[in-house]
Amino acid sequence: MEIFLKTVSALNDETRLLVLRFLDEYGECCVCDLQESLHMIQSRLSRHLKILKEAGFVSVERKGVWAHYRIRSPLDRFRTEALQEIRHLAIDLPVLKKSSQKGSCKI
Amino acid sequence: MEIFLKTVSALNDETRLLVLRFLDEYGECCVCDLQESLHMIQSRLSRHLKILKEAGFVSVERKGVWAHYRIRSPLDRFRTEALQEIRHLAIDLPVLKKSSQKGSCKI
DNA sequence: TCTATAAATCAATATATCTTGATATTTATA
DNA sequence: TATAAATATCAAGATATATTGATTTATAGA
Repeated sequence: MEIFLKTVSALNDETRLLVLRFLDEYGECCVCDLQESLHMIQSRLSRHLKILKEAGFVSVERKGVWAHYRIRSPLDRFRTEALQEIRHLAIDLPVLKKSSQKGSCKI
Repeated sequence: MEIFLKTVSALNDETRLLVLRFLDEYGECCVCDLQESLHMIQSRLSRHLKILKEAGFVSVERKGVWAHYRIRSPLDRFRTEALQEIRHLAIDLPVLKKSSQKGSCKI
């Protein structure tokens, strides 16, 4: 019960749906790239990534100072279906801005 | 986006999961049966049924003074998967109490 | 039309969640 | 070890959602 509620609770926020959709579209991203691309302040993004992680939607890998987030794989059936739904939402997806292109945050 | 958020938002509440599971198990019920069986006051139950209805999970049919709720059929893919998940949750399902057995609310 | 019952809605309060800015932690490097 | 950059966490206020009791609406029958 708790896990299911955590899962749907994670889906119940426009910001997190955008983050999920973005990671789904562009693949692994570090937090600073997400910050820049999605125009979110750091604490806000960090919070939502934590919620998505604890709900089993994303995984993190530390690479030096950077934290790289990606859609977790494999996803179970329900989360896969959820992601599939999110793919079809009318989300205005921002372009990916790589901080790496400005000299920092090289993946 | 709005519809998806409404859908997951409806799932994001322990009370509504119980109601869904209950209707899934016992089939069509009128509000007073749900009230008695689930030990919920009327306004609370009514509110949650409305949310479930507007999220596409249940349908209502008025029969005289009684409103009969049931799991909507057919459900789309995502809602079907959600219901499937709910079936496997560790929910302590109360027994169905038919008010009809006490002379009122005959289905 | 009056009354009673079932259900829906409303208003007030309580609880949870989101956002922001400030602070703390982690890691790499001088 | 001192500093800087990336990320995580915390505290406070704002917003949303849930619960309850009171009120309203809808329907059936006297």
